Amino acid sequence: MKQTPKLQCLQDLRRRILATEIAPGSDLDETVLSEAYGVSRTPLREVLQRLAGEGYVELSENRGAKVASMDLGTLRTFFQTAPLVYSNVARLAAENRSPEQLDELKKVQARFAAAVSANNGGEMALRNHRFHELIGEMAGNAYLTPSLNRLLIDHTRLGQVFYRPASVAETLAVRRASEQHDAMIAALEAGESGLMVELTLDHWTLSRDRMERFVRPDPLPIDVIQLSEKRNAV
Amino acid sequence: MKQTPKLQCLQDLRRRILATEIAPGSDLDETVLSEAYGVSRTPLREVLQRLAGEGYVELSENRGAKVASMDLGTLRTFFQTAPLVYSNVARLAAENRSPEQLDELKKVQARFAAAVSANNGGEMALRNHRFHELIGEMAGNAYLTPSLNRLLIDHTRLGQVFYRPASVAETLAVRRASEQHDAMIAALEAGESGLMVELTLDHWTLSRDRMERFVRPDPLPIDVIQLSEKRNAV
DNA sequence: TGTATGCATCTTGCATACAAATGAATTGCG
DNA sequence: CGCAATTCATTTGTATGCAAGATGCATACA
Repeated sequence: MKQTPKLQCLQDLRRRILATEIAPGSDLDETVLSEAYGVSRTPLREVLQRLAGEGYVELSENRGAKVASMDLGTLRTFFQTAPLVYSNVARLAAENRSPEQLDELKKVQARFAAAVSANNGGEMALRNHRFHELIGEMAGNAYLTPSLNRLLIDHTRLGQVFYRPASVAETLAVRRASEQHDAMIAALEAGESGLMVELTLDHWTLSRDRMERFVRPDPLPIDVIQLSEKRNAV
Repeated sequence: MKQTPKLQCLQDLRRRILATEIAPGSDLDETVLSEAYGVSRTPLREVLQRLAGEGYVELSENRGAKVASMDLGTLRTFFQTAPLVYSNVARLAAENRSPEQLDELKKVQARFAAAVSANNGGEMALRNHRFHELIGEMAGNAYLTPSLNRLLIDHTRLGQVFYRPASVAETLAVRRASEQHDAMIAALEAGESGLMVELTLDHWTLSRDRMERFVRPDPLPIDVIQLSEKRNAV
């Protein structure tokens, strides 16, 4: 596998978009990027076209590329669609996975677990992304895969916000997610599609609840003085 | 809407692939195509990249583009996935369609009906394609749309085989399909998502049965002499 | 006769130069 | 002073020429 600068550019842009290192909605300047990656504008444009096809960026005529945005409509659609696609892909993956794919999945999960131990948020998000991308590959369904991958892009980008475990509860949730990954590997290996679907929905619920709690946290105390008096009154 | 040669090239290639005018698996020569459409190779390559993103063609490194193939695995996956995506898109379309979209859908259906009357198979297939593509747009789900459109590409290409009503039964089936379109428009207009899903599944069943009957026709008579004797024995 | 290797040809990939389009600032006019 | 039109700078789109890789054939050898 030779590392042509074009391929590196493609992969690096994907990574940076997933990591929200480049923010959703940002404009991408062809000249700047082509100089940064040491390729001419022609291959760079091809990279952008490809990223557009994968759902990472959006192109508009005569106005260049920008990173796919995540507005409210997108979010609503995301929460509406994810369980449907995830669960169906899960079932197919359990039915069609190859031993080689399972091996790779285990490797990725090991790296994910390592990132969890190291408490490295960005790394966790990217390994998790690859984990679920691989399950998509296992499903071997050329029609569902593009949907899944688009969902995963936004899922990972959303995750960048909360895959930075500040509180103890968050840390526990991440560990739980990692355990679910292990269980999913076992289900895939055994070809138990029903169990795999169940685990996948649990996994989704965990992730969704964390997002929800991030978006809608416990409200701040309304009357600070009263609270402070209460404390002093002990 | 200006008709730049590049856009025309894109649309014409889409049409020709859907019409199986260019067969699945065919190699596409950049030089030949660029000369044919009067554009240089650079924009032509961008067109191919885009078509690859949409699922019309497949690109491979240093070996150019070829029309997306339709092997047995693809077909199996197609029949497995279509009802899931179609029905879910149908539900969303009934919930989200705009009046403008409904107007356009009616126009397309009028043209489809006209093609049915004229017994113009190719035209029927393309109008039908656009009809269902529009329902996808109505759904307004950026995650499911790519799946739907990929399914539709293969559905239309499969249809090219049997959208040429040879027998009376086929002609009736096409009329029936057209009536179902009308019913779907009514359901969409009324926002009756449940009904829309039902109609969509009926529509799918009709189409699937026709494909099945084409692939697995009544077997030829095994013993011709015996049959002929039977007939004479009357 | 079957297989391997080197060469010729053709196709794809990339870079650069140029053309067209967009957006912003400036200038002219009401 | 405000609005509008025009010009200029920046950015995107296209063409062409050249380089690199792949395919097929011919020739030589086992």
